[in-house]
Amino acid sequence: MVASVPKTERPSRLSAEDWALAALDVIAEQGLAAVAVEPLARRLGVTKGSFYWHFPSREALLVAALERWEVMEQETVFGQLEAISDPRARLQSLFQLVAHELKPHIIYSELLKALDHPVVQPVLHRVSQRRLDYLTASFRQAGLPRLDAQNRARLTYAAYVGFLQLSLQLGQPRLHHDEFEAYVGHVMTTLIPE
Amino acid sequence: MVASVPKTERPSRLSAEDWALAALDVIAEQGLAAVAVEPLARRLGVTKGSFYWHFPSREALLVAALERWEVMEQETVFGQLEAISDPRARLQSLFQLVAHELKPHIIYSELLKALDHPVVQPVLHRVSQRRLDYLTASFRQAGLPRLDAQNRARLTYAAYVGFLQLSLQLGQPRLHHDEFEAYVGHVMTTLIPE
DNA sequence: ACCTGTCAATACCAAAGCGTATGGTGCATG
DNA sequence: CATGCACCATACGCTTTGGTATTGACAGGT
Repeated sequence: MVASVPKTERPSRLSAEDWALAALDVIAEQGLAAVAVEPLARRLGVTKGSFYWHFPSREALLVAALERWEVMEQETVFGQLEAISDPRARLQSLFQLVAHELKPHIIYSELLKALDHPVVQPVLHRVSQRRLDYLTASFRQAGLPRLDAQNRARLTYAAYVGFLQLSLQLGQPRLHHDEFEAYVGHVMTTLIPE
Repeated sequence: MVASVPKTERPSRLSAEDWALAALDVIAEQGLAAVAVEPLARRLGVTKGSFYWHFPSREALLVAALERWEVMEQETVFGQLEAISDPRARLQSLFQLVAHELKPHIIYSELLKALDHPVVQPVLHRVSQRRLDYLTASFRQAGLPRLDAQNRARLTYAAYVGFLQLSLQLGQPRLHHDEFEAYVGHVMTTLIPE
């Protein structure tokens, strides 16, 4: 009789990547502060004796997890927009993309809440800066002069971050489908030039 | 030889309000998670024997502190705007107000990061809803139709929240004085109608 | 069959945090 | 001056968490 674990019949051996992915799951579900070694081990059906073979410390796990997330996020968000050449159409697609795929942004929202942590800060700084630069370039291509493009990008990205926090964390807007579509439309006509 | 405490020569006796105010200071400096009983006691030059006389639990302290903050914030933000009757001028004053007095908003920003906590959630829900309603009414008075006013208020408040997180937590814009003024101007001309 | 490297279980320690119990101060009031 | 209350110190128990050390299971190659 094989002793099978209750949950997802683990592959009986774990790798460092399994731990990193599980950490990202926990971050998305309960935030970065909930990434603790022993609860993670229980979640994976092992004990922390396994963890400290793969990682020297909890910090190292966080670094590995955030590293993975950073490359995944870059592919997800930016990969689908290179095909569109018209800047205004690309901005509209970007808005629609982030509006209708909130799930990949949950981790970003959770990491925003954990910016105290020294490991999180540089990662989010890089990611946010890249996105801001992308927005600035797009607004510039859409016809705005340099300073206006910079400020419009700041405003747009702040609106994105704020909407994430308000909707994901606070559950504040709590909009229905039609209301949400109307909001997205309002945002686009207000922020996309011309 | 009198044994004087190192810090601010405490009044030798504390009240519950002293603890609540100290808790708010810690929230502003290090976040809500840093509000722990023993560190707070050390900060005030006493031990936790004092704390558990004034409060039955840490939760009760958080409730009291947030209660105090909620009334203080209401006076600070809304009190100075009742005099202005013209809605567009009032919106401009509101933008200038929150732009140049970031300090009262630090706690709001920190509480946004602690929305997991059940005590924080209802407080921030009330505060955010009040502000959103205020913005909606102002935009409506400024001439926008109802749905546009709602969406514009959502957009404006999301931009406020996002800018708070980006600048206070991430230090991302890191704008100098002139740049910042230009940004505020851009935001006002973009979001205030007409 | 045996050995070695890989992964995991167990036991253990130290620190931090919440909460309790109890005893001890100072200060006003009678 | 004594009494009592408001406030605080001390000591303790409990739990959670990070981290170490030691041992055990199990595979693949020799």
